[in-house]
Amino acid sequence: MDGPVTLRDVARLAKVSVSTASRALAGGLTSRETEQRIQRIAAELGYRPNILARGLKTRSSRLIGLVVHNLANASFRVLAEVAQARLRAAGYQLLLCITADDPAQEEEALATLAAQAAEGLIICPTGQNGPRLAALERAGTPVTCVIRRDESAELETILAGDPEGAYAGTRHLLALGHRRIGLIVGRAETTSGRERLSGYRRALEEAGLPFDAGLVHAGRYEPETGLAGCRALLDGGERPTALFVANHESTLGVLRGLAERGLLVPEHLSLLCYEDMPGLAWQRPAISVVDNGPAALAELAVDRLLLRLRGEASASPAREYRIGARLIERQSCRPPASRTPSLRLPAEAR
Amino acid sequence: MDGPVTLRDVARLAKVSVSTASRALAGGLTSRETEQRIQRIAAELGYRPNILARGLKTRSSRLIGLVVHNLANASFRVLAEVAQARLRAAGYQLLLCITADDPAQEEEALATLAAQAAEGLIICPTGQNGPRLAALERAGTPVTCVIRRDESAELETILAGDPEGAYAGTRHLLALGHRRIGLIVGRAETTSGRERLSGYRRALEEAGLPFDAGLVHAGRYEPETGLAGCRALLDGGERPTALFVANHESTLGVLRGLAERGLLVPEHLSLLCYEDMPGLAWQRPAISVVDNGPAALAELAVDRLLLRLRGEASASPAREYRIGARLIERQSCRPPASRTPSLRLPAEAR
DNA sequence: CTTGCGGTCGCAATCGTTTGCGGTCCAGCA
DNA sequence: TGCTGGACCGCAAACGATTGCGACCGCAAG
Repeated sequence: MDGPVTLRDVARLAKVSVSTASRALAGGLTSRETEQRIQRIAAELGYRPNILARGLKTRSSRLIGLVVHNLANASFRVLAEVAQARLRAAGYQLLLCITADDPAQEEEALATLAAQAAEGLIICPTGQNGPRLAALERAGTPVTCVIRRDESAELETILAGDPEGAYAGTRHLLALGHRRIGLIVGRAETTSGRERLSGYRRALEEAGLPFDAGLVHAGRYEPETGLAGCRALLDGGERPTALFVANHESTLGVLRGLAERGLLVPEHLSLLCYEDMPGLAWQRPAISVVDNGPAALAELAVDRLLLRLRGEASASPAREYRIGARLIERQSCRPPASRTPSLRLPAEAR
Repeated sequence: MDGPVTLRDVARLAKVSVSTASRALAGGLTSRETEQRIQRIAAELGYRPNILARGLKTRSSRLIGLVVHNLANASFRVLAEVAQARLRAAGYQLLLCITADDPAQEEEALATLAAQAAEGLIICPTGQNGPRLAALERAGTPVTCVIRRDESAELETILAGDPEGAYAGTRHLLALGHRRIGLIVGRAETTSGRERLSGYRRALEEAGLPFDAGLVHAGRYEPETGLAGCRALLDGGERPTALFVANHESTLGVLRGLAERGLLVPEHLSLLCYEDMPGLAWQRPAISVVDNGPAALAELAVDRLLLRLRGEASASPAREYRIGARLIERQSCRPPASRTPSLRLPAEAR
């Protein structure tokens, strides 16, 4: 009983060679009876193959890297939870790397993941290490990007349905009669920031409303942005009747900003947020959101990765997928209090 | 340029044997000049040692398992983030396992971690797999438990300062003049649930106040518990003047419960929570909390684990550590509105 | 000149597993 | 009985690194 039991031990006890034992455990390569006998013995001994030795030989580590910016963001958190569960069920383990959206940290993470012989990668890229990711992909390590696109490389990518989501959200507010809709959004460097802004603009255009840059406040994904956005958007001249907050980090700041100004939701101002998280449903009033579906996104990312790991994916490279967003109406939006007549919207376009 | 560059490639280019190359890279085992020359060549080639091969020989995988119940809880989330950063800096990678507080999933996670030859473990145990953890420890894999104690095994454990934290929190409310303090707390099966309750009781006893079981509502770590707690504690006869909510999941439910009843914090009711999280500071009013210091807890867990991995830890087995909790006063607590005179508290005891 | 010694380096074994290749054995058929 | 073929199984070589041991070299001391 010294250390873990190896294949040699199993073979010795079964009075066969190591290779036979190996084949018996693999299955189908020996006679029925020896196969069953050896499997029984292995089970009795509690044999567990040494993954390092196997990996050395077969160049497989059963390790998948997950590279995200943080775990505070609900989308990343859900991604990690779902990916972990699904991959474990498929016999893989998850190596967690956190980059803080910093290209240098991302590069280091990629290097160590390569050294660890990770077999696949799910990553929300910073956008600065595209070549490196492409190299991994060429070297046979499937890489699936999520949430953000890396413009500098052609990689399979799974994005949220941000243009449609922001469009649907804006449209919802328009349909309620709002005409001045403030937007607090992520910066244009990010895929989501750009796309959510574009969805907002498209909905406005369709409704025949002019785009007013003074109604848009862009900033980082943090509560302070929401607070600053409140100041910029609410303390000016003509105040918007609705606020569309396009990420949940900023939402916290907005809630405080509104409270500080004594503004009630939805009586004085309608509030719609992007990205659902537990806190929002529990607010009073419960905040309506555009749910970007992080769980579905994670599921698809894992599905695609597993398919490619098994070599079953179609040869078509670098497809891009979208996860549909959907509006969850709760209690934070209602028609504006003012005399503005309800807007007649044109039929939905695509 | 086929596949990754191995030690052989380096050695060949440097015109030395593989063993010399290995020693040169390890450092201090060859002459100064060859050492530098080979290290230069290795760098130029972009050599990265194959961790699997190294691990096979040295029985080290540079992998640390992190086993937690989920990532939604702020303490677990911070634990994961901090552990990831610290361990990566120390040359380790983090294998993430999520158990949902389910002993069966925990057991499976432990089995796969053992197979992956994880070198160490940071785990928040369910309490049902103590023997297995002890076996790992005996087999030379250091195990550090966090947040919860596993009663069925003697393991190094790092706990939050829950008895003191709950004591300090309750005392704070008492000092403000509250006498009827409602407590919403985790169930007694959990270390933290038990200990926070005990801290609360001790503070009450010291103040000479009777313990009233009708003021305590215990439940799972989820928002619904807070909502139910509101119903149980606020809709009864004599209403408490302060609420101490001993976990942040329940806090969400409490906030809604208070809003539904039209109760203002802190005007009608003081509110104190346990475990800080971003949302609480951004509430209006900002919620006072007892911060259980998850970052410090994670730091210590990593420190202890690294020490033991390097074999530098003292031989004394199964020490238990506590992370001091501290009160963060924000704006959700004030003296009760009623005529209750301020309470003269006895000097703080331990 | 020989011997001893410290400093370098190469040989080869080793970690545990997989796998190509060849050998053995037996059944079946002529 | 002899031959063929297929089913099983064992030998040994990998995978890429680490490491004990011994060979070799040069230099100083005897």
